[in-house]
Amino acid sequence: MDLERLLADRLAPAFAAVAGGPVDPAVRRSQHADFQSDAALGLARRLGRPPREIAAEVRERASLADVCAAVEVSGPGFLNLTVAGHALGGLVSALAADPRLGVPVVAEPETVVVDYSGPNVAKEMHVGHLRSTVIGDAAARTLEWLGHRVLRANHLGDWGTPFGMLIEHLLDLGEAGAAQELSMGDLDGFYRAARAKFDDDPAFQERSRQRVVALQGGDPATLRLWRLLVTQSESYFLTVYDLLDVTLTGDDFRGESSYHDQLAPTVEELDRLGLLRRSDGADCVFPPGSVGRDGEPLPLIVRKSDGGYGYPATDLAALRHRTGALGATRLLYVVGLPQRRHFEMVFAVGAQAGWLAAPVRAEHVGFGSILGPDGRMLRSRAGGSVKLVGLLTEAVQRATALARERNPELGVAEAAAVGRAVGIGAVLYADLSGDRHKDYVLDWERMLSLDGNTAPYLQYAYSRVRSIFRRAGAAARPDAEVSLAEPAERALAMELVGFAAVVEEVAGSLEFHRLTAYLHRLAVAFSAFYERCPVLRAEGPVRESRLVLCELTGQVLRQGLDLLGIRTPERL
RNA sequence: GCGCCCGUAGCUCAGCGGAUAGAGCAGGGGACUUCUAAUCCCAAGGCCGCAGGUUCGAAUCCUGCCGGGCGCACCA
Repeated sequence: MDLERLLADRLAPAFAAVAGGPVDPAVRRSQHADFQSDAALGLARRLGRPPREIAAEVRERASLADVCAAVEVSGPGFLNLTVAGHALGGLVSALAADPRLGVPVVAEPETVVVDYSGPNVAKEMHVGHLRSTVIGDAAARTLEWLGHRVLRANHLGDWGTPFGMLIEHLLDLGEAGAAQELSMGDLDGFYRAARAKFDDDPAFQERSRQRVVALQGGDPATLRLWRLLVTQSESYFLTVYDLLDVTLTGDDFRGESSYHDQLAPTVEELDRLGLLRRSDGADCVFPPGSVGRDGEPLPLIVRKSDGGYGYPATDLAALRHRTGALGATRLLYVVGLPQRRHFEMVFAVGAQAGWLAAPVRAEHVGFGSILGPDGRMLRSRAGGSVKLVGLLTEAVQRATALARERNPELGVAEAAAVGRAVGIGAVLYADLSGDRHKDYVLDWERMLSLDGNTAPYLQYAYSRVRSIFRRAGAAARPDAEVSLAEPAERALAMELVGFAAVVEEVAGSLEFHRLTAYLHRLAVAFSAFYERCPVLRAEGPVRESRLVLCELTGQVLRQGLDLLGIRTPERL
């Protein structure tokens, strides 16, 4: 049971009695006590009574004796609540006995499609892909742990006009040579070379155009070459996902091409519903609420004037498929904020068409752009893009060197494993620990930093927990009574019981920086506890109690970091 | 022109209507015969972009400015 809710439940009847109607007790954490209730302040005017008097009466009426050690009226009319040590200890004991650490499986599981990562075939993954991949994976992991049915959708850019030139370039290189280049992960080189030829050589340009026609016409030979490109890229992406500890697998590739045969039926249905309008030769839907530069309604172009389908059609077909055939009730699109308007329009059209009707909802889980040092968007054309594997490799190297330096006892293999967990963790954490809506300037040092509010700090706290148990030679006794005499023990316990509320909040908002902030607070509380409260040198019930606190801290850190896709080595 | 996102310590960022605005980094001062010092403790650091408004109370909600970024019909 969440402490905040427990206190609110106890205060609510007292407030209701005093106010003569239901009142939200407005309980929250406090600097002046464990919790405070602010509701008396707001009631003062309505009741025509001084807020302190209201607070005092609520204090008299509320049954808090078994939960609170002190309830005081403070300041202009706050009710300061100090939780009783035994009550807090009891809650900690209950958590220790719960494999889910107080976080229940949802009563009504949903089918959730998480659309994320979505790199482009035959193009290198750069730091810009990091955000979608990392945030999306955290969302998938978190919702899955809560008991939802999560369908990961890797919406690969595997279709469209660029494939004409890519296939022609592949033919120029020869299949064997091209395959080798692609399998080595030099996708940028491949793409740039094709692009350069396309820009400079009119003959190549013409071949490419014809190749696109052949591809879209389903020419078997062309399709075979196209598939070669796709599978080579896919296997490369999987190596990056593996390095990142991302849970996407080969089964999750749902490229744009996979909706190819649903495009025409989707557009036909829009037509049947009377939503289609011809404009400048293109078939469009004009969803309400979107206006363009000229103040005129903005169309979502579902079929271009040349008869081809663009990505709006693909997104609509995917949406229709996901809510229809897949039966999803929640759709997440983990895509950069610049595409916000596009998704607004797609969702609006989906609603008009009836594919998106309550309780089914779609959310654009947008995130800020990564900017260059000049404060402008990092663009691959400008040569400013940073290859993702380069960043990851650097992170692992740095962390491995640090692991060797800090802990010479580690063998070569373990140092490598630690370096990987710490280095990758640092990169993931750097991306997840800030408000995802904000742009940020690509800061190599920041992403690779192993100091401060970073994953390594949390991993270190975890490794300290494990170290205690290695030396203790025994696990914590789950039935041991938890006593909280020391302030540091109390502070730690207070954080531990807050895990469930944070996870539930994050499952809704998908603001993972709230989870990282929580885990950091927990690790700080544990570090202070570790400094001041000896565990192994304590005896009897104190030792038993502290072992429970350690065990629970370790479990929450591990589970919390796991939801973010970050590893927790046994020792650093 | 319209729309969206963002302006908080020197730097990177928390703070989703409440008391004296909090962390980390950098810089200053302390703590290793100790369960790993990848740690801890102390001090210092602020016209919360600006101006109005709502409210008993605003960094937080509303409006208008200023500054930065992004987007606004057949590329994805």
